[in-house]
Amino acid sequence: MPELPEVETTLRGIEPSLTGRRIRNIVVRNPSLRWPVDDAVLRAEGLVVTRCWRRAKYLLVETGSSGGLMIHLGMSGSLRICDADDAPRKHDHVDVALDNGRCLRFNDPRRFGMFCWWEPPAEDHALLKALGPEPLSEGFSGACLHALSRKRKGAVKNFIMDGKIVVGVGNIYASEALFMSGIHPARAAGRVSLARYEGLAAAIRSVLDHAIRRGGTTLRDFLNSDGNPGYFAQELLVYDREGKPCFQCGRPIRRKVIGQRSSFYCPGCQR
DNA sequence: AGTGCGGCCTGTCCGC
DNA sequence: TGCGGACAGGCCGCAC
Repeated sequence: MPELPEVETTLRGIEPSLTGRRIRNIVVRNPSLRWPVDDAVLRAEGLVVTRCWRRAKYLLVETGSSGGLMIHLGMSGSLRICDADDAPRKHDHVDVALDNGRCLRFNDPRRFGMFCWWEPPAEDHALLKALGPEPLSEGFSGACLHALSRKRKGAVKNFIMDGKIVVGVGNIYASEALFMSGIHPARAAGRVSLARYEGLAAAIRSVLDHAIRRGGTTLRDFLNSDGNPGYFAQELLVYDREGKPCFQCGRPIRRKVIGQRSSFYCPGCQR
């Protein structure tokens, strides 16, 4: 379940191996991802990678002015750099073989991920067009959360997980940021004050930034690009801690399904 | 327009 | 010990 920090960590891990290299060929072993991997990805063959970047949880491998490859890790996807002739492991669905014998390999047991070709400008791509601001950018603030939430009756947790509002806040960090800012996850988004949204925005930035510095949080499936699990679940304050004492007040952490997803909160500290 | 939910998947874990 | 079923979760796309 890569969250934004895992995607950012993956980006930083693979970027040095890709930029400047020519793509020799693409091998699709299993095209059955969230959307079928189609032949358009073969357009990358023979092109030089000029830049690797990220928008929300989408990784973009850019090949000059022609466009590039777009990869989403979904729930269980991971990328690693290996030798192109290394024997593929289970669930290694796509290879991007490079001109130096190395290879970017996409693995995804649950196949919720995505691998496609994009045409410039990337920001006009259907999947990127409607996205809200990056949480670590200037364009994100408590004021914008407050402004966008007026009259919204849905739970604030669903609101901050909506990619049209702000990208990259997944289920784990949504619970964490709401705990850090003392807001009950089920509270109506429109009934959170500006001051509390300022606190929430700061908490979102803080929790994501911290996780990126730590190299990404993960629970089960994430492997960083070196193939090593990064496992920092012990640092989580509320997520997956049902029944355990709140670090702040000692009351048991509760679990509640909100928007079909498990949410964890402290009934004493969050209102 | 905002909101809720189905569906896509497999590995893991739990209870019998 | 083996087996089946529930569960996990990102996010699109549809229905209301």
